[in-house]
Amino acid sequence: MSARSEQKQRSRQLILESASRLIRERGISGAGVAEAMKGADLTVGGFYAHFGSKKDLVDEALRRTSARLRGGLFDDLEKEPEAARAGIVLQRYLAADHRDLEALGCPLPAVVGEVGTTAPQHRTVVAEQLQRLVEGLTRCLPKDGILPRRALAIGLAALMYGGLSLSRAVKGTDLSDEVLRACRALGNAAVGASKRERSSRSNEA
Amino acid sequence: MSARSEQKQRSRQLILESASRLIRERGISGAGVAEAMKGADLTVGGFYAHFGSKKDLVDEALRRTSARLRGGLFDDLEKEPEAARAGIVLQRYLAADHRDLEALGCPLPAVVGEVGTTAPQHRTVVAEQLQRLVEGLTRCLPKDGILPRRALAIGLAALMYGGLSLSRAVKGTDLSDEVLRACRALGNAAVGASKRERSSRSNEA
DNA sequence: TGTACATCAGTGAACGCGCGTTCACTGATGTAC
DNA sequence: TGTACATCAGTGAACGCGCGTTCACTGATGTAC
Repeated sequence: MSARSEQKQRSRQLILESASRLIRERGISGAGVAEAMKGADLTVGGFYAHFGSKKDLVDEALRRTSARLRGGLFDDLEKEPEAARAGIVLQRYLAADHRDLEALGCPLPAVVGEVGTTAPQHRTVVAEQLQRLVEGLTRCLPKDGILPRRALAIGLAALMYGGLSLSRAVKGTDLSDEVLRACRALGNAAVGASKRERSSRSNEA
Repeated sequence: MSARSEQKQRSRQLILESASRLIRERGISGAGVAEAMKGADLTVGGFYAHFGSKKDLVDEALRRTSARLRGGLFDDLEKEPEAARAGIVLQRYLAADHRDLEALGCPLPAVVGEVGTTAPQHRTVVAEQLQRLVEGLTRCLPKDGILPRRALAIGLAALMYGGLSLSRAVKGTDLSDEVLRACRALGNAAVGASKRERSSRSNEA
């Protein structure tokens, strides 16, 4: 590969990283093409040599940030006892740090509302990435819950996304930390209570 | 009151209703002042005779739509057995109709993401209204859960908001209905399992 | 190795568009006598 | 009751601004001989 095209690839990566940060901090409509280029030390005009449209940039940034989120969320779980895994994931996602470091975390809080209202063109990517998150969660769950593992995984995904989003929306108020705590507790109760329920049933039998 | 000021009040209400629809359909930044006025059969220029700024309009619309949401959500619950109330609320909120009729439902899915990113000026109103929703939910819960009622109520609020938002974001895919079902199931399990848990504990004692 | 030409990543100004807000104006309603 | 004037809800054009996208251009890199 020529030095020129290597340089181009490097620029492309810088644009993607810059856009990934911006999108998570300001949402899709708040992430301007000019500013994304500036974050990569480039000027607006060159953008269309790298991406066909802003939509393409956003889709690719969402795939990338979602993959990295899953990487962090499900990292190092094999060495933990199966019963503790879901709790660790909840702890990692519904954390004050995750709430406060918007630019580094999950892209869902910044984009889901827009995708539901004014940005339906990103529906497919969001559905794909949500599906993958759910699959990852499913693998963290014990097999003996009251709810089927997939249903519980979907519910936990909604609880995690919803809790983090609400916590950010009311950031600075007492409610903000309270939301994180309550969602972790509800998540743990749902995962844990299922097992206890099963054992209490076998006690009854 | 003069006929003129009565007419002005009527216009104000029409603007608020139009804006309330628009905000829920397109979010804060998607709800333009000009279009909100058009929906009330008025023109842009007259707007500032009714509201000090777009912010004031949005805040008042959010208070109004949140109050109406609570009205519908908690209506007619007294005549239901206490143990069934939370389930009914979950059923009402996490419904396909609620997902599909954006203009009539909960304002949170359309605005929470923006408030967390580019519209922090609406944080106070959102915190207030979320607080009231949580209080309403708390009153629907039995007193004997594993989680304190308030924690469970907050978790359920996050689950409801999160589930509805995700369901809308992936609308049209199979996941969309699945999210609603799974979140209802998780909510019911959390409310119900708590009670069973308590009774299984007393069985053990 | 040196020269002439082609390529193309990136620049910077311009485009059309929609936004929130301002403002001079209109004309029906309200008030004073 | 009638007339003259004041008020003010609503109009419609204009403002400055930021957006995504386009385009003529530049100059360093790559290719052909």
